Amino acid sequence: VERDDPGEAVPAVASRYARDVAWSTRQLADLAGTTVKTVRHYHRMELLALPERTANGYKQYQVSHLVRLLQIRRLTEVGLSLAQIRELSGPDQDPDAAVRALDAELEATIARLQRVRAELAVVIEHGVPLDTPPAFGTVARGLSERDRGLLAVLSQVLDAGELDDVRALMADVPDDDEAALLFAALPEDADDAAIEAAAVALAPSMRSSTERFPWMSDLREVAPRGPKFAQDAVLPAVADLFSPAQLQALARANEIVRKAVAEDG
Amino acid sequence: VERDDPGEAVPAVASRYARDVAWSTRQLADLAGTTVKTVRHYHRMELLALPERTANGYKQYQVSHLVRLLQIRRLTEVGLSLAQIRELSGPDQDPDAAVRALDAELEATIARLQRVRAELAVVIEHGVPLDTPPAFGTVARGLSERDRGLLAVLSQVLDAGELDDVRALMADVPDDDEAALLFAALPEDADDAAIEAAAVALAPSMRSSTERFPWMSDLREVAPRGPKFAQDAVLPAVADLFSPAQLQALARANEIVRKAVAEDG
DNA sequence: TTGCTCCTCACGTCACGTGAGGTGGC
DNA sequence: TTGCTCCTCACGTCACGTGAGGTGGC
Repeated sequence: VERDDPGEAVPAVASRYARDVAWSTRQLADLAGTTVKTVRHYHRMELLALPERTANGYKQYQVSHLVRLLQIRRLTEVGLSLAQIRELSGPDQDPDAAVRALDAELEATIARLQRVRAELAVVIEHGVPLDTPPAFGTVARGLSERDRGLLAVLSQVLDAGELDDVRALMADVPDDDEAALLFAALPEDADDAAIEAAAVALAPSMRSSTERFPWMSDLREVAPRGPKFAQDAVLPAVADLFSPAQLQALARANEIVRKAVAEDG
Repeated sequence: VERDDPGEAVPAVASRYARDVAWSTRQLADLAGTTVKTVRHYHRMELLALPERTANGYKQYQVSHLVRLLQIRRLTEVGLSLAQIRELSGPDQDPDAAVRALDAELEATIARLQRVRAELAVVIEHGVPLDTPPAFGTVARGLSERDRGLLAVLSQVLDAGELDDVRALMADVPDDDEAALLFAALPEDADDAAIEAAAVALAPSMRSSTERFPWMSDLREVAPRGPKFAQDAVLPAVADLFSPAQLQALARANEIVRKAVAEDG
């Protein structure tokens, strides 16, 4: 196509323009802002009619193909699948309902992505690992992989409200909490005296915790997916993530608390 | 696993709990809130280590598998691909940079989806077809498929600013505009007199349009993808979407406008 | 002749899902 | 015995992309 007299407006030129343009696949793809692979894909999917061919087999696209291709591109951009686009040409369903369904889908997707972004912001702000369970993003700094593993399991078992109680407790424990340090440092082969010392140290905060959040005395009762599910998940996780000495210390501290509560009550 | 004394807290139970639980694939999947197919997929992708087996070949998962599975799930939920998750275990790159890249991606995706939602809102409000080019959603009501095809091609060729000029012109044309109706009704075999009549009727608004938006006298000059691209796309589209009689009327109206402008100037 | 374009066909990608065909446990 | 679960393997899905292998046009 030669450039015409620049003083001449488009309609004047168009009236003399060859009616049957013949675009190649590449030209068609360029005009529509897409790729030749995409054009061929739409042929295979029978979304786009095959054009005439030249003697050597080259495809010759017309304006109708460009318009259809642009239509398909537009519909995929708003979120329709190719199958849905094919159906649109068929028995005409309520187009308004289709649009509303699309919109609702987009709304849900956006909400989900925004939640993820909020979680990423917490991850950045508090410098915690990316795989930190979202409920503990603000308090997980400095936790070991094992601790985070336990929190991940807990996150599967408890509701948001209970998870927030756990988070609140964790936020109240200072980094240099003596009982926590003693517990964490308990060696695998700790003797009974060491275990007892850790338990005694742990007991007071354990007592105040269960007084503040009574559900913590048996989390099976508040597990939304059922007590069996909670027990099957949390017991092994706790048993696996703490050493036997630590588990003994926990059990012993628990005993101390129960005795103390019974005496005070 | 039997339900233990309900008065006993979790740590106490855990200390007596068998250290090596053995979950089946289904149990593991349930605990992680996913499917057995997903678990097996992660094995094939070598993201999740294969557990021990029983004599009959059944897999026996441990807590470590659950924790790893939860980690993978968490990372896919924030948008990492499985390949990226595998890389995370490898040479540790800057994790903060990875998070920021993820966040930027999410931000762009959300922005795109919100643009689409805004376009859908226009589609619903103005009752136009879903494939209407977004720039013309507010004025495309009642347009023929051919007209919308032309607008789709134009949308590929012009910038947002020029498209908005076109939209503004269309908004100003009342539904019962005489010249427009005359032009639209021009029969295929219209005689010269009918064509001339349509041209004369069109001329005034055509003149005021080019005076208001001078670029319209030759849109090749403002086409962001170049004059050749604009001409190759728009000329055939115009030539194809209007009848020869209509094209003649457009060309003639253009001539009238040019003559009038020359006389007045 | 050279480089560029066009064509078809088969297979790859991504994160799984589906289904076949067979075995083990209660 | 019946129904339920487990296993592997191969192929399907979605919207294309990649690459091979070959031909045509300037």
